[in-house]
Amino acid sequence: MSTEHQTAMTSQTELPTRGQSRYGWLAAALRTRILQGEWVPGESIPPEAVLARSYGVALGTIRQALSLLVSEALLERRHGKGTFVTSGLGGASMMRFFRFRQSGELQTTPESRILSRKRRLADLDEADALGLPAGASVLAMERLRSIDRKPCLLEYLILPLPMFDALTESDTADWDDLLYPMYQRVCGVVIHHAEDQLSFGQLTATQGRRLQLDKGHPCVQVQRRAFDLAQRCVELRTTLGDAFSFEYTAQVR
Amino acid sequence: MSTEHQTAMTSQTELPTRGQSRYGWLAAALRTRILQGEWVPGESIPPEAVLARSYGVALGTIRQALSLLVSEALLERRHGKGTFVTSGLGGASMMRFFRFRQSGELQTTPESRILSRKRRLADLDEADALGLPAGASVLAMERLRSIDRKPCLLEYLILPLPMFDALTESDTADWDDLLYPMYQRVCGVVIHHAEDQLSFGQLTATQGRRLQLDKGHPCVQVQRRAFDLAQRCVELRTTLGDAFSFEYTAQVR
DNA sequence: CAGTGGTCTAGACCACCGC
DNA sequence: CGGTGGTCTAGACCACTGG
Repeated sequence: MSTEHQTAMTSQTELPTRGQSRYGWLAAALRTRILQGEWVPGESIPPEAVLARSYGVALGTIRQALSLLVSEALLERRHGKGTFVTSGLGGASMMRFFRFRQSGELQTTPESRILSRKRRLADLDEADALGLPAGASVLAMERLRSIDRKPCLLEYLILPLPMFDALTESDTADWDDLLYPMYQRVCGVVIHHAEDQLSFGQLTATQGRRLQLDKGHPCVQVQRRAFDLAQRCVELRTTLGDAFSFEYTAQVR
Repeated sequence: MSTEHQTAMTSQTELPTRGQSRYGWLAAALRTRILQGEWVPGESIPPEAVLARSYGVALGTIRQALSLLVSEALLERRHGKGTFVTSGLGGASMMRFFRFRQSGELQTTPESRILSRKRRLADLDEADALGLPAGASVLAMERLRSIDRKPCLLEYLILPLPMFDALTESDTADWDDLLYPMYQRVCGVVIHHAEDQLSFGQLTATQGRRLQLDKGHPCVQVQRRAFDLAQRCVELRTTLGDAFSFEYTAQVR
């Protein structure tokens, strides 16, 4: 850990006199330090005044750099407390796409059960999406999510190995209902953002059985690619749910 | 502090010494002037230096106020040219929700045809959504959108009167394929943003006929509420399209 | 070229937080 | 209380746009 007061810029690549703005350069420098793990997710980075002094720039300039990283969701500011490295997505719940009626009132996290888990070779699409070499191994899982004991979502997950090795052996009955916080705790992987692609389809007989619906029942399919802080895709997920429970709101700006 | 010689030249309401920040107050003042039409959408407001002098604040402060309005999409900055009042949404195309195969390659704007148009009283939901008094009049229309002569989207539109009076008489065959720019040109209404609510359903016999699909065919329904610069809801729209053509990408941050 | 927004500085003071 | 980020100032100079 170290608060070595090296005169920061010395070993650095030089401040930019051309091309990029100074705060852009500073943002890049800080981004690198964050991705290299110099500061742990959830912890604070040095105060603005310290950074400004160590880089030899004015306060306003370092603040502009930090603002960039905040808008990238790499940092969060807390007035009076400090500037913190993001701890990533919490639930990123699929529930935002569906409205399942519950006995209770408000949205709760569905219970989660792993139906199957096996190690296998990635197919071409998976390897491509995950940026893996041909013939790489992945962990493939099937997961059922339920509310009040009633199945509502069926998921297929693909995780790259060895990054998620820690999940290949542990008892799935002990797993959390939310995966992303568990990824971080168990594997040190922070999910920073994700991209969901929605489409419409119909359940196969097997899928119908899992969800207690008929074969051919209309369903909404959500194909998610989730990324870590370094923008690497580290999870593929396909989620199926009853189309008649689908309800999603999008803003147009 | 504030040995400051405040006093913005005009009859403004006093600079805030309480509660709000200076730039927040300035943003509100400018927002009001924009909504009152002091500057026309698409035109530029006075330069930052002029605004700063006229309000008796530093450049950085006025810039912070302008940044707020930019983030609200009320203003757009253009380096070297000026700061402009937004001209609102252009297409806001429903095509972002659907993938219809076309003879050509790229996304073009579908041709548009008005199937019916009539003036009637708003029902309770409509009046509520549009902020109209009970018994107010609206313009109700049915609209079919096609690509390469093939119907793909069926829309039901509700517009408040007398705001859209200018659309009650003109020949619908002369209308543009994009409504929002026409709203602005013909009625002076700028569409600033919208909220789309997606759900799943099945076509009625009549809807199926319009879209050349079977009764009961799966469809995606988009219910849109569109707002003007003053955040008033000024259009209700329900769009139906083939569920098998549905494809939408959402970002999770 | 003159006029615009964009970057940067070196300060000052304010508002919030936790001890 | 000391330490943090947030606001604000009054300048200087840079970079882009258009005539």
